[in-house]
Amino acid sequence: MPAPQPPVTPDRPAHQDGLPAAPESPDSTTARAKGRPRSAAADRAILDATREALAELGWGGLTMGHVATRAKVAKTTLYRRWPSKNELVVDAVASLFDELVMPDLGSLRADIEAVVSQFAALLARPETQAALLALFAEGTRDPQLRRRIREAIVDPQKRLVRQGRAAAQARGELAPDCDETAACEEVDIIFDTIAGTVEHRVLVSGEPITAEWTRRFTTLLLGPFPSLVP
Amino acid sequence: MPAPQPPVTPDRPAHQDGLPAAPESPDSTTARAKGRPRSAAADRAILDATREALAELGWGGLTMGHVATRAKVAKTTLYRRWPSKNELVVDAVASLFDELVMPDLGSLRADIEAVVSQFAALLARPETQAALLALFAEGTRDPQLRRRIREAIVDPQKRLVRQGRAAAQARGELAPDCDETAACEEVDIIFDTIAGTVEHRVLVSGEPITAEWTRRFTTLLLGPFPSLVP
DNA sequence: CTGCTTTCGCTACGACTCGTAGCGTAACTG
DNA sequence: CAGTTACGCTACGAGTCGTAGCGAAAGCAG
Repeated sequence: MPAPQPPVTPDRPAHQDGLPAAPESPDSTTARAKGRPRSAAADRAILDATREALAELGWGGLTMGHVATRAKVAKTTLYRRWPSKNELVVDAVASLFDELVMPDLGSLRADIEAVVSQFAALLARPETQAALLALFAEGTRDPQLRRRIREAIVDPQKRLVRQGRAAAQARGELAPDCDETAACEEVDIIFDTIAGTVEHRVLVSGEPITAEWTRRFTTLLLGPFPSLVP
Repeated sequence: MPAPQPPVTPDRPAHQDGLPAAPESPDSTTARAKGRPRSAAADRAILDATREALAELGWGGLTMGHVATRAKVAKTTLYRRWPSKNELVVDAVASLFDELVMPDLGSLRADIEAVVSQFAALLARPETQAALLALFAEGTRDPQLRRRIREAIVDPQKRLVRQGRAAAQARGELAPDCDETAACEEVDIIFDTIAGTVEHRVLVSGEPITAEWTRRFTTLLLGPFPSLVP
């Protein structure tokens, strides 16, 4: 790989933000493009092809040429939208994490177990397995990529922890926050623990997440609150 | 990358085990080689060059050609010893984890905090950062590589958890094991939690491991044993 | 010392990927 | 209609990969 070029885009100022802005909302505030609009169908085809190729070939086998061929798109079209494989995969994988939701099942334990199960199911998918750790690895070298990963993938999950906490506080299971920053740090620590542990179990140890394991792990998480451990 | 070739080695039956067997124990059970012995100095030079290049260029920038040049060794010599970049990096990085030790400071809390600090320091090093997640990522696709990673890197750390548990049981802080398999599963879950959480904090969230964070995290781990939380 | 065996460094090779440039054409706007 | 932009296609130089072939060097048995 050559040096990480500054995000120069020959055709357009590049999307630079989250998902590529598909020109489908004509009355949006975005300046109406003048020439031929970018094909939204091509965007979808590219992202789908990326996910499929990721599941089949893995991160190392994924090639911009492959994606272009599979999406029935010229390689140059690919590079007009995404400057590198990393950014492409972030966008292709980010949407997979949208399926994670906080259920509010009536107890903190049940909520945690449900989220862990959802996350485990997501990590069991081949596309996710092939992409997630490789993206994280690239992120350790490229701060800008890490920022994109945080915004597109990590932070949306942190929201789940906050929702679960809030629900538990509304139920009276948890004491309401006294210090704002302390609450923030607690959210961070809980999040890193859940995400890191499940990822390590599935992707590194390579062992499945069973209901029994989820029960034990949740018990560990609830340790500081013995009243919630039946 | 082409298909993951079976480990064919043209010159010798390949090392196939842990570290390359340096021919330094003449009365070992290994059949005494007849021809010119492999240079042990070359092995050390290659592994050192790999760690240096890893710290400078990262995983993606690491090239077999670079390593060979930096180690003042022909590229063919590299391929005679390690069939691919993955295996090379496993051996180059594995020794870094030897510095992790279980201190036995007199209390379970102190022991845990010490190990977490050591692990955090290890993860702060550029070689480790560049290699660990990338290796894990490749391991999700190549079961054989995953086995090598487990044997060379992951399992030695699991030993720390067992030692810490044993010490705490000897001190009377923890109840002795009743069920063998349950104890094993508990070791697994503790290990995945510590390793996964610290890795996620450092490598994904990209935030440092402070003494305060370590204290909070240890408190979370000790949650099920409130008597140990001062 | 002389053969035998194995590794060494070196060069070269075909296959592949990368990211870019140039071109003519297609699509949409005013 | 003209103007603007995206599109598909082809081609390119640079770089990496893993292997093959060669002569030379290093160790060991006789």
